[in-house]
Parts: sequence; C-alpha cells; structure tokens
Amino acid sequence: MENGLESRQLAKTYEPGEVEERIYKFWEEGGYFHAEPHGPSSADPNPDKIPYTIVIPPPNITGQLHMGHALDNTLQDILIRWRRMQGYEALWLPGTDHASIATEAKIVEAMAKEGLKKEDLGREGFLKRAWAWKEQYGNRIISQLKKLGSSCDWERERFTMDEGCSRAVREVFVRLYEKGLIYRGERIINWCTTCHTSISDAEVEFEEKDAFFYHLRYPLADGSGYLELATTRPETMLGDTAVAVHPEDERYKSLVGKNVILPIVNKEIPIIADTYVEMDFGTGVVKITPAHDPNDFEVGLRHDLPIVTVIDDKGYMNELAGKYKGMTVSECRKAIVKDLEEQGYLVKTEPIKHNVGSCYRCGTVIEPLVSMQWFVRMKPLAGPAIEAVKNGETRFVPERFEKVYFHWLENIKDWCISRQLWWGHRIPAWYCEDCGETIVSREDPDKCPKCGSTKLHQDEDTLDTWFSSALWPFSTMGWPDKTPELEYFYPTNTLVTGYDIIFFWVVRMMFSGIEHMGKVPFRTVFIHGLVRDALGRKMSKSLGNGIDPLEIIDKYGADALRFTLATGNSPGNDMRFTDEKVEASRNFANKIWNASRFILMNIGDNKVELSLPEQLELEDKWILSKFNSLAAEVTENLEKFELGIAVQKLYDFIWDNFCDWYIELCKPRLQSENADGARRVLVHVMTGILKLLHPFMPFITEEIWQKLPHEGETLMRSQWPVYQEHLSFPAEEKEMERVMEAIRAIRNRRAEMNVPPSKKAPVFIETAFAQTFKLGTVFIQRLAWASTVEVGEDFDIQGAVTIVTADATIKIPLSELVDKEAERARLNREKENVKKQLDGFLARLNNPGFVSKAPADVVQSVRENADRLQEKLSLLEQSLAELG
RNA sequence: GGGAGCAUAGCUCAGCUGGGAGAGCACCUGCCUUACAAGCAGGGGGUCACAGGUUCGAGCCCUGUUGCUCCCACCA
Repeated sequence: MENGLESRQLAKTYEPGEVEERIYKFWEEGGYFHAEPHGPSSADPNPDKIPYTIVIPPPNITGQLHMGHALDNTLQDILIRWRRMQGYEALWLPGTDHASIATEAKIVEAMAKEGLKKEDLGREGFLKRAWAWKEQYGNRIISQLKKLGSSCDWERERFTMDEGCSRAVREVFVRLYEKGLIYRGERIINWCTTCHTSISDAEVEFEEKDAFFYHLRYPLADGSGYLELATTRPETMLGDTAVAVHPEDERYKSLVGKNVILPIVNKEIPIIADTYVEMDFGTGVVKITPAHDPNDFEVGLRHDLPIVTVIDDKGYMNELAGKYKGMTVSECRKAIVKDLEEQGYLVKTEPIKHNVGSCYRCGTVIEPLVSMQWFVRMKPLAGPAIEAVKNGETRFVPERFEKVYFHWLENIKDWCISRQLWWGHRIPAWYCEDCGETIVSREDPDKCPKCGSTKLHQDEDTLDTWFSSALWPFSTMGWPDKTPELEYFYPTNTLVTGYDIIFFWVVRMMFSGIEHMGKVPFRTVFIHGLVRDALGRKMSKSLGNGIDPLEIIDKYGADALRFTLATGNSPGNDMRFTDEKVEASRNFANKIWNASRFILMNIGDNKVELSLPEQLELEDKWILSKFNSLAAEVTENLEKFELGIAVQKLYDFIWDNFCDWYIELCKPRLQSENADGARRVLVHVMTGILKLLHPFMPFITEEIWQKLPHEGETLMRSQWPVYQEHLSFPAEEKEMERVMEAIRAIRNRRAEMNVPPSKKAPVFIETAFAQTFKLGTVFIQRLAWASTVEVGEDFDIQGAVTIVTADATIKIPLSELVDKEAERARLNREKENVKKQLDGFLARLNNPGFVSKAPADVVQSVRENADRLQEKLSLLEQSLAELG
C-alpha cells in the first residue's frame, strides 16, 4: 500500500498519460480480463458464476480507430466492467474484420503509388501483401483499443479470416448449399466498375443528383406513327428488347403485340403490356433494357425477353454497341443523344432530380449488370429472424429500431454473396472441366464425383465480407465444434453497435445464429448513434472533419474521452463531439483526483480501518444514505441501458454531495480527536464512488483505489456496490438538509449584500429544531462564515439581517449594513414569493379531484411542501412584525 | 411514396413508467476559504415549436400543423 508521505506529493492536477499506460499493463499482466467457461482462471474461481458475454463488432483492418469506434467500445467496456464487478463471468471477445472490399481497395491504392497493379503481383503475391497489411493494421487497431481501456479477453482475439473462422465460413456455405439456400445463377446485380466486383443491395447508396430526362420516340414498325417515351439513360437503348405499356392503358391497348423499330439499331422489338408501368408517369411508355436495369430485368423474365448486354464490366460499351464500342457510358450517352437528335428521334430534354446509386466504398456510380453470381435465398432465413424479435428472444434498445429491422427483413431480396475480389474467403466451389459438374465441398476435392475427372478448377470469387461477420458470435467460439465456450457463453447477452449497420450485420447475424446454432446470437441489441463534429456533420475523410480519438486521449486522457462519450446523450441518438465537452470531463477527472488527494493527505501516516466506525455522525449518515440510493439508482439505470443518466447521477453526487458538501463538512472533525471516524467514512464513500465510476473511468479510479487503503488486488475485480438497508437513514438525511438549507440561505443573503467571506458575523438561530441546529453549529460556522452560532427560541436583536427558512429564522446583526426599509422590502418580496408557491400547492390540495385521484404519496408530498411553506410564511410574517 | 427521429436556458444536450423544468459551457457578482482557479460561493436567463384533446394534473400520452435531419423504396 502506498500512501503516507508519498501520497502527499501527488500532483495538483491529474496526469493521465503515465497512469493509463501503467495501469493497463497492470491489468493485462494480472490476467484480469480473462474469462473462462467454468470460472476465471485467475482470482476467485467460482463455477457457479453466470456468464455475461459481448462479442466486439470487429473493427476493419483498413486503418485506424475513429470516434465511432471509441463510442462503440466505450459502451461495451462500461457494460462488461460493470457486469464483471457484479460477479458475472464476463467475456468480451475481441477481434478484427478482414473487410474484403475496403481492405482490397486500400491495398490497391497503396500499390498504385508504387506503380503496381494487382495483376502484377498475381493472386498469391497479392494475398501475401494483404496478410502483411493485416499484420500491421490489425495490430494497430488492437493497440488503439487498449489505449481506450478496453477490457477485452485478448487471449481470445480472433480474425474473420483466421483458420477457425474460415472453417466456419466453409461449413456454413456447404450446409446452405446442400439445403438449397445457396445457389448460383445469372441475375442482375449491382456492379462497381471501380472496385470491379458485384456488391449487395445493402452496399448501394442512393443520392439525389441532377440529371436529364430524354424524351425519345420509337417509330412503329408498321409505319403508322411513333411511341414516345422518356429515359434518364439513353445509352442503354442499344440494349432495349421491348417497350412496355400498362395493360389497361386505353391509349396503347391496341398496340400491344405490335413492334416498334429501335432507332439507330434498326431492330424490331415488341410492345408488351406489364403492370410495372405507371400510366400516369411520363407518356406511360417505358423502354425495357433487361441487361441494365433491375426492374427491366424482372419484366424481361416475365415476358421471356432476350437480354442484350451493351456495357462491359469496366463500364465501357461493348461490341454489341456497334459504333459506340469502347466509349465510356457517359461518352456514349452524349454521342447517342447527338445522333438521336440528328435523326429526329429526340423530342426534348428536360432537367430532373434523379436518385443515383453508388458504391458505398468508393462512390462510383453503380452499373446494374447481368452476371453469374452466388446468392443466398433469403426468404426462408428471414422468417425465423423476424419471429425471434417479435417474440422477444432478442430485443432492441431503443425499441424503435425493431421497426427498421422488420421492414428490412420483410422486404428482403436474395443476397448476392460472391465478390470478384482476391482478399476474402474463396468460394468453396469447384467446376469439372470435363462434365461441367459443380462441386461444393468442405474438403478440397481432387476429382469429380460424377465423371472422375481430375480437371477441376476452383471458383475464382471470394465471399462478401459480411458473410463471415454474420457468423462472428459463434465462429469465434469454435463452431462447428461443440466447445465449452459455445455451451457457456452463447447466446451472447448484448450486442453494441451503431444504427447504421443494422442491415449489414445485425440482421445477418440474427438469421445465421438461428439457422446454424438454433438460438439467437444475442438477447439485446443496444443501438447507439453517430458521433458528429461540432457542427453536427458526419465525420468523414473527404470533409477532413474527423477527430482522432488518440489525439483526444493524449491531450485529455482516455477517461475524459470515455466520460464524454458516455454522457449527455441518449441511446440511438447522434451526438456532437466538442473539445469543450472533453474539457469538462477532464475537469471532472481532476476533481476526483483532488478529492482523493485531500483524503490521502488526511490519512497521512494513520492506519485506517476499512470498516465503518461504530459512531456515525449526522453528516456521515447523510452521505452514506445518499450513496446508498445512488448505488441502487445507478445499477437500475445500467440495467435499463441508461448509461447517460447513470453517469450524470455519479457526476452530481461526486461533485455536489461528496466534494462540495461532505468533504467540507468533514474538515472540522478531521482537525479533532474524532478524526478517525471521518477518515473511515471518507475512505468508505470514496471507495464506493470509485467502484460505481470505474466502468466509465477505469484508469483514474483504479489508480486512486490502489493508493487508498483497500482489500484485494484490483478495483476492476472488486465487488459492485449494492443497496444496504442498514445504511439507509432517511430521517437523518432530512435533518442534515435543514442545516444545509440554512447555510445556503445565509450564503445567499451575504452574497446579495456583498459581504466578503473574510467578514465573519455572529449568527442567531430561532428554531423548533434546536437539537439539529446545535449539531449543525460547527458547519454553519465554517460554511456560512459565522463567528459564533447561537441556537434558541427567541433572540431579540435590533438591526439584524433576517433570513427565513422553513425550519428557522436566522438573525445576523450586521447593523452597519442593514437598511430597515430595504430589509422590510426584501422580506415582503420573499413573502409574496412564498405565498405564490403556497397558493399553487393549496390549489391542488383544495381540488377534490386531485386529493381523491392522485396517488397517496404524491398528495402526501404536496401536503408536506405546503406545510413547510406555511411555516416559512408565518416565520416571515413574524419577522416583519418584529422589524416594526 | 413509406417509416423514423428531433424541436426544452445564448450554445450543446439530459429529463426513466404523466406529479410541476435540469446539467455542462457561456454570462454577471464576490472569493487564491491550505484537495482542486481545470476551483469555491452566489446570481440572471425557459409560454418545454404551434394548435387542439385526454387527465385532478401534460415537456412527457393522443390528434393535427410547421420546420430540420435521417433511413427505406426507386416513376423508366
């Protein structure tokens, strides 16, 4: 234990840098983060513990921790530390995500700077480089999580592409394939011409952009006229294979079945009827390009239309585009519009606002293309996932996000899972070059099971990165093996994540967990919002407004950052991040630091028992009782995921009740022979505070706890405070408040009269609570700058300042400052105030509806308030009378 | 087109199942009162967006309106 002389030399301000590094090392080396399925291997083995599990949303290995990660992981660490202290076997399972498309893009970008292309390295060489990248950036992310104070079980760290996770991916793929839930087929998909891969619907972002609406006319094949239609993408007309009208559209009914001549191409295509067409929109005629529009693709399927692809996978027009071949899409658009105009097919061009889909990773405009891809059949998987939330097996906090979840799943389309990328899990499918058989297998096949040929080649594609993260809650625990970890820690308790990845990840973990484990992956999904900049803008690279959490940690400390992120916002809502907030948090940390400095200074070389003293004073009972309620309330708030409220209560208690009042109240006693009692209560309450605050501010609390007299090795494994009936003193709380109210009233009056603290004055207290105020004399003396305090029933003092509370009339003879008229005016003003308040209460009490219908305790408290005001009013009247 | 969120002090935001509005910052006044000036004491400042309704009682519940933000859908 290190207190005594050394502690007296503590710096006046808290220096987080050195402390954080030292403390984190201490925790890690102590093995305090570790969790075992059957009790902790370190301290205090207890096979009867209940598990509490969180799996980390694995950060991408693309770069570094941003403020969103800081928030996400702070929340997780608060929950896990709290539950661990409550006695749960708390496992926070960490890891990172390979993030196939994002990482591959980063690596390609880095290679481009060296003048290299993927193809230059070849698949194997590229992967080698990717693994090196993973090593570097994965480690960086982990070290950043540690800087934040994250109490993850690092022995269990996983990576989505490590051996175990890859095995799970393969197992799932094979199972779903065998069940017919994974299939391969030629469908229209979202194609990113920059990333050069397909992406899923969830990965397309729509944005409204300015565009043009080109009105074209297609001549009827029989020469009887034209059909007019409009399009935003005239270049795709090269791939038109029909025009469509609504079947009930009287204007065109007679034309259905006839042909039009596709301009430029000079090909006849049919006029078809389909309800997809809106009669009221435009001319009611739509050109159908099955190869390059998702809706048209559907129409094409229904009418068995040919698919004519005119755009290639790099975004250039192909050979079917005739003379436009080799142009980019936008070049072709210009050229075609010009040609159509010259040939008289362009009726007009009007500007419109139009939603354009783009790649969520690189922002390139998405090109819908027909291509051979792998898909997961979603409908059978979505049903149980919806059901699990409907019946409460998993719930969302806040609840409103369930709607988002339902809506997404109810309208889900098949999930395109193949990616034309190299970094990722290779699709476990092989094709026989002799008989064309497709082999999907857990083990790499060496020959075709159908024809026996050994000429097999594996599918070149990899899987969507979310395919592996969907399995994260169980792949990280050893699935498909039946491990003790899975048995004990699955389903996990809480998933903490931002609302922006409900679709990408939460949904997919849900149906995967249910499908493969037979149980939901987590019981509660705790959703948080985005961290925005001071102006409320999303933090982004392109805006350059991102704030680096590590810089904040360097400047203010990890505790201050965590406190900032945990406070002043409510679940699911976005928050603004400002330096001012962190500064306030830093100041709070400093406040606690100094409170502990004060306590340590007063302990000095004295031995302090950890038990409470036999003899508790009024102020001790007051703070102990207050603390008792605080512990109960904070615990309740945490249980309801109201972390912001919990932390606010802690802040108020520590700063206001403990520092501004209790420590001040203790000072006289610390100078007396009864100092030991005060020290013991101070240590007791401070220790309790450190425990309650530890999940939020782990470093400073551990540091102080280690310096204070304590039992055990570490605060992070100490026991969470619980409400204790024998430490509840409601009567003493009230008594203490009477004295406090008097002190406040005196301070207030003195401040109004500009009496400096250095000018002390005698105080006379007329009260029916003589006992209480006699106990409070020493406090009033010190905290209300009284030279002497006398308590009695009636003091006849001329020219005194009169202060009235509900419990007492306080007279201070500051004759030179007293203006009789002003005093009267002031008392009258206060009387009016009290009267007004009292009238409010009386009005309610006189309302028969209120008295009969309001709950008894509410009526009771109103009655008490009214009584106190009544009392105050009569004391005020008395004082006025005495004033003459 | 569908859905959601927000609107409370000058600013940023809390306000849990309805009981009579809070914090931080900013501002004003006075204090270096030996834990802390990153502090202490005191103070000013709010028709809780608007209009109805339910209720003994509404910032909170219901309906509608306005403004801002977001998500989904994609009418070509």
